[in-house]
Amino acid sequence: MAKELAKQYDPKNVEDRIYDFWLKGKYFHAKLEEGKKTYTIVIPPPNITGQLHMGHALDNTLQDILIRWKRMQGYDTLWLPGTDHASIATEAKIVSTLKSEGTSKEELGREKFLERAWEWKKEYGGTIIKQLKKLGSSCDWDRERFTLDEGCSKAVREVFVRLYNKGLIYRGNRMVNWCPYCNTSISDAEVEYEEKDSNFWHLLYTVKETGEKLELATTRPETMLGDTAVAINPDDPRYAHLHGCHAILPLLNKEIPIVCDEHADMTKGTGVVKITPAHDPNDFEVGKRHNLPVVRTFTYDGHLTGAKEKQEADEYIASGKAAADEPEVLDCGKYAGMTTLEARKAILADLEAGGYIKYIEPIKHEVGTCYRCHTSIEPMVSKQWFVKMKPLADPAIDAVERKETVFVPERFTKNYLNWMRGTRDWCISRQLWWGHRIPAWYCNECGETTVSLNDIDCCPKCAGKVEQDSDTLDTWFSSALWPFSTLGWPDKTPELEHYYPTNTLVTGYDIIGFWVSRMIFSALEYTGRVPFDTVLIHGLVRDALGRKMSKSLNNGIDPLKIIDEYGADALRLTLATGNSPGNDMRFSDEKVSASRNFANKIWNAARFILMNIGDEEVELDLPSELELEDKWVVSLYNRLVRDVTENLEKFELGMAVAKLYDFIWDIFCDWYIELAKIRLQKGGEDAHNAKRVLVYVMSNTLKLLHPFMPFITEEIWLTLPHCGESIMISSWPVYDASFDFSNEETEMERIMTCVKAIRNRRAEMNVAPSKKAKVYIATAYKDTFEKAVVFMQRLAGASEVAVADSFDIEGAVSVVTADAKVYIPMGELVDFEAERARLTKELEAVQKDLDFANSKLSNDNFVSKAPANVVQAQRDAAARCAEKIAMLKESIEKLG
RNA sequence: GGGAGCAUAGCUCAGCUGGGAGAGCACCUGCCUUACAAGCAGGGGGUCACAGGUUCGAGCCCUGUUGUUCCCACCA
Repeated sequence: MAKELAKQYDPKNVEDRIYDFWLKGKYFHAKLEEGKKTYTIVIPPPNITGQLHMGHALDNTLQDILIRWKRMQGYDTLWLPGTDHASIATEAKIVSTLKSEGTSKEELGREKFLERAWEWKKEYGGTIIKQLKKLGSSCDWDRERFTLDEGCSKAVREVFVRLYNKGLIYRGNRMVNWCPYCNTSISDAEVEYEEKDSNFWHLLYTVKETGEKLELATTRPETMLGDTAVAINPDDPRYAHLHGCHAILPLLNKEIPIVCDEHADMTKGTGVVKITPAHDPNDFEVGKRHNLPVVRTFTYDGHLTGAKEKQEADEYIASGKAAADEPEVLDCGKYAGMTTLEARKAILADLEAGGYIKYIEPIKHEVGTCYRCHTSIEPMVSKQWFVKMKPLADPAIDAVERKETVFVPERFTKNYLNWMRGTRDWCISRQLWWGHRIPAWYCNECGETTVSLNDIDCCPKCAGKVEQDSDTLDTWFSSALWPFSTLGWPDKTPELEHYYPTNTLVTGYDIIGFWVSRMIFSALEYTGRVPFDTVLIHGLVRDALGRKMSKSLNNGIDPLKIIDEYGADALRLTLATGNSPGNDMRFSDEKVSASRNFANKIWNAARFILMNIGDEEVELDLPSELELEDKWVVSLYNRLVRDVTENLEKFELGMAVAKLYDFIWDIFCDWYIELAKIRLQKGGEDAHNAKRVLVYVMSNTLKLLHPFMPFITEEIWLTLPHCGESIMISSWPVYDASFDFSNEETEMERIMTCVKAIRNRRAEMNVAPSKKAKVYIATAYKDTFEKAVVFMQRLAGASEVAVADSFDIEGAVSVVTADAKVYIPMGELVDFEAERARLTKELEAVQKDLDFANSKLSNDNFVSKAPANVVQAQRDAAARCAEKIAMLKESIEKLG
């Protein structure tokens, strides 16, 4: 801070410089200190494709607040940063780049493609890290990790092999969600449902044995070629005569069985359902129960299968290498090669022509879509790798029920438990190249599958040639290991020993299922412990109109732009303020501007103090002689220390910062600095003591504020008299019972009430602030108000002040508080009629208060049942009202 | 279909285990009182969604209703 301070705080002159200063000091670096309590946070790794958005800004602001606070409290803190390789998103980006270059990933080949991907990562993967630094994040950058780096990859392979050997990872033909656009399977968690307009097509299938027409409805007529049965409910009397009969599949003229299955719901539609085991999850289950053939009619990129696909499948099955449940493939003939949408049209046209459509019923339908590209997903039978969930989910449910990990706010526990209880086996293979390749090798000779920690060249069984599975793992498979893989697991590193389990995980409620739950069951399985004790959940940052920020709406607000315009501290304050855990918040420029104004307020308070200090040496502790106002402000500061600390402990960050805001602005600036000016102007010992209190309260309050607004607090703290290198490694203030001055607080409140009442009166009467007047204070608290004479002069426009038990003054304006009656003779300004009206109105108001208090006190139930302190408070209130009424009556009488 | 959140000043939101409602912004009035006009002083503005209930006492607890947002679910 230069000697001559600018009137306005300019973050641009401060933030980058301070951040470099912190980096040089290595203050972010976790030092593995023996015997110290640790506090650890692992960052939710942002995607390397990502740009910092408001969600990141909120998430990381909260983490930085916690980590800075704990660091100041003396914990050995580690905030471990890193990024996620984001398989689908990154691969999509590279693929589209290749496309614009006129080539494709297939043309390039796997190896070259991966080279490109790593190049891309090198060039752009660091962007978001730089942006996090702009925000002030105090991560231990020396320990930055990447989900695809050597250590994380080692952990991934270790886990895969362990689970496989335990029988918890298996490969099989199962119903998966296939995204035809991304060209890969995705997990259940990655499917989002969107309501779309659609139809029920009511079709007629003929029963072979009876010739009757069986009506059934479908939303996906294009799958009918793969029908291998029609189901009816075994208890449905309407169709009892059809048990054991067959239906003729239209267009193909194929005979398929009519099976009895509970899946057919008698209450829905006609109670008849077509069964397409290869392309519908329910039908797949029905098919298994009745041993129905599984006939695939779609290719994996969303077209109908033809002769080529059929031949490939037939050969594969004939080779003997295929599993017993390998699906058949149909040559769809004239429909082959069509997209599913084209096929729908063509098939419907043919059904129509053949008279197979009874009618069409328009409906709204929840359609599964890919969470990345929002293409409608195709349920499809496909050979994939799965994690068996039940054995992993059960301990993860127990641990949370035993509160080994708690969710803040608590209601998200339910969210988690529901997810965990309902989860089905996790499809972990992806038909992508960018990611952890599945460590499974298949023998070309004997068909043996080998899963291995180390790459292998030949089959351990027959020494034949092997080929590695070409698929990669779901991105979330590696992020599930993040809290321990980043600390060195499976090796027993000092970091793992020291910092694991971690403490707080900060994230949005939108990825509890994707990520939080998977970290919990993974950690329990591999480390035997929960990965963190607390999950702090925050909501979404929405735009000013309450809409989700999204690319399609183009309503995203760029945090970097906000930082550029208002400063990182202002952005952080905005995000921390009024943000109660788990609730969404709206973001608007007005809010940031209010935060910026607060930063400026602090800046100017510091400027004022520094201006007064000049070259004077000011001690860092409080003087032994404290004046009334000193004790008052110290007492309030001390309570602030306690409250803010308590709020932080309960993760009530918004409440903590609100209290700091109020104290700094309303108490310290608006009152204490104004009062201190009196002594500062006097000079000498008085002034010096005032400076000591100013410095003490200011620099300690800055410490409390530092986690929220790190840059400006550091800049000012270093400029004020201080001890130590940096505020961020200074010690967090501690509540001190000897700083409780409740008598002085009460005295100051009496004085402040009186000052406010006088100001109010003067404002109502339009008295110019420059016009001073003598003030007579009649009060039972003479000692208090005698101490306040100079305050009245400074703050209440008093020229002289007289204090006595009572005065006999006529023709004056009177101001009545519960503690004092003030006369201000302002002859020509007094309008007696208006004065009487005003006093009468006030009297009525106080009388109403008194009546209210009395009505409570006369209620026996209240007096006997309410707690004593509450009853006493009512008595006190009644007494105050009575005093005030007496004084008001006297004033009115005096007016004549 | 199941579950959850929200409903408080014109706007955005606080309000901890129940003791006569707060902030920021906006609005109105007066001030360049030399730390700050990104400021100071003062002011107006609320049937705490609705209806019941528990209680001496309800914004807060219980039940129901309405509106709204979100999550989960295979509704052919």
